[in-house]
Amino acid sequence: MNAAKPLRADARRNREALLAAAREVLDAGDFFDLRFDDFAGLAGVGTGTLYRHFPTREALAEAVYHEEVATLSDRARDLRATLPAEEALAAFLRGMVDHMDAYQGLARTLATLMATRSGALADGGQALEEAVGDLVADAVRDGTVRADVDAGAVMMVLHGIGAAHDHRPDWRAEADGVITLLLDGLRRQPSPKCIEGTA
Amino acid sequence: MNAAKPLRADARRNREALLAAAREVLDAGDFFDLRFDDFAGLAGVGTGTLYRHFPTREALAEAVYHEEVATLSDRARDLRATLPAEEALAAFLRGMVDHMDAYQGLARTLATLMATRSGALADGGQALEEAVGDLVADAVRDGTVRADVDAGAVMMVLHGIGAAHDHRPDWRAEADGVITLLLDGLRRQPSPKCIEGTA
DNA sequence: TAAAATATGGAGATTATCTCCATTTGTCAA
DNA sequence: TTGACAAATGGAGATAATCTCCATATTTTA
Repeated sequence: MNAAKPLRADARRNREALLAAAREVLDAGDFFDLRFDDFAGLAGVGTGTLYRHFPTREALAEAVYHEEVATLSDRARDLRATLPAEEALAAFLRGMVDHMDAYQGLARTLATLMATRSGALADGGQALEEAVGDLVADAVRDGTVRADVDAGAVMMVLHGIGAAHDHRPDWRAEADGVITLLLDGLRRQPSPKCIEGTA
Repeated sequence: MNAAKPLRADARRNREALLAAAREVLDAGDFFDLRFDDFAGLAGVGTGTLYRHFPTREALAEAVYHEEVATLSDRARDLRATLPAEEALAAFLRGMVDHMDAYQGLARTLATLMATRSGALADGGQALEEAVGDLVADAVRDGTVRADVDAGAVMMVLHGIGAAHDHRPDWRAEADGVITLLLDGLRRQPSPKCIEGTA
């Protein structure tokens, strides 16, 4: 991914410091209350260094988000390996909501990245989307989930949940409701009628 | 709603000019490429006037969005009056996607307002939510839609679709997919089993 | 260990946002 | 009408955020 240039020792150190500071601020929910330059001070580096490593606020958020997404992608892989496809998908989606609820950082970041024009969500978003795509594909393959809807739709819903985080007082309940709707909507074929309920 | 003070003639004129300019820019998709002060120039008023009428960029977007939402709410009312509840809901949601596709202004604005922290979506959002709430309530009442999921969930999904507008190359197809999923998820009761399908 | 390559900090340039008030415009009562 | 009062205006400049630049410092390499 970033094997371009090996990055000098002090550079890596500073980058880490910046990321650590940003993560803290992000978790505290103050990400937008700070001047961008302040992240430099917080990390004990100069503003030049800040800008060299992360040209924009969004880039910084993206970088923090990256690790978080890696964790979630791993989780998706685990679930895929240990549960029936449909349950894995359900568990993953519910887990996303839990995660956003617990550390609002991710939710907020999703919102930020989405709000930013520019094709953000670059890396992290793609990794997440891939993970979701795999989960859905599994479930389609074993016939528990309809085949006529793209995983992209699921991503869009996830984005919506994240973006709404700070704006809806009853977020948690609504988010759970959305996942329920989504899972029920995904189940079985698009055709109406009725087949013996499996569960 | 805003019967507080009658607003002087020139004030109303300037406000309209500002709104007109903003609408144009919004429709062209340049809303974020402009300095906020530039809206004043575009409307032929001073910056002071701009700030007096719309203290922030978001307030301006909200005001433009307001009329658009009024139109949509009217549409919801019409549909409610002329179609069976479930069809009305479906038609409305599909119509929202059409609308966002045709004039990206609404989609973009939804995204903006959502991105803004502060309890934005103040008026317009509430009106829209009410319209959706009524549509859902009707459908619940006549038994075609499950009763265990709040209309807020539908709003969240709508927000997600709007927010994703600029970020997903295949937006239209995914948005349609989301609506399909949503409608199927909403149909009938949460409990499994099976009741004679009405349609 | 010295030269080359890389990275640093932070002072200021640049750009965007917002405030203030002397002046203009509109309203209303007489 | 008109005069007096209130409401609104515009835009110069204060304030604040973002970003650039480069003389200096650190790391790597040979």
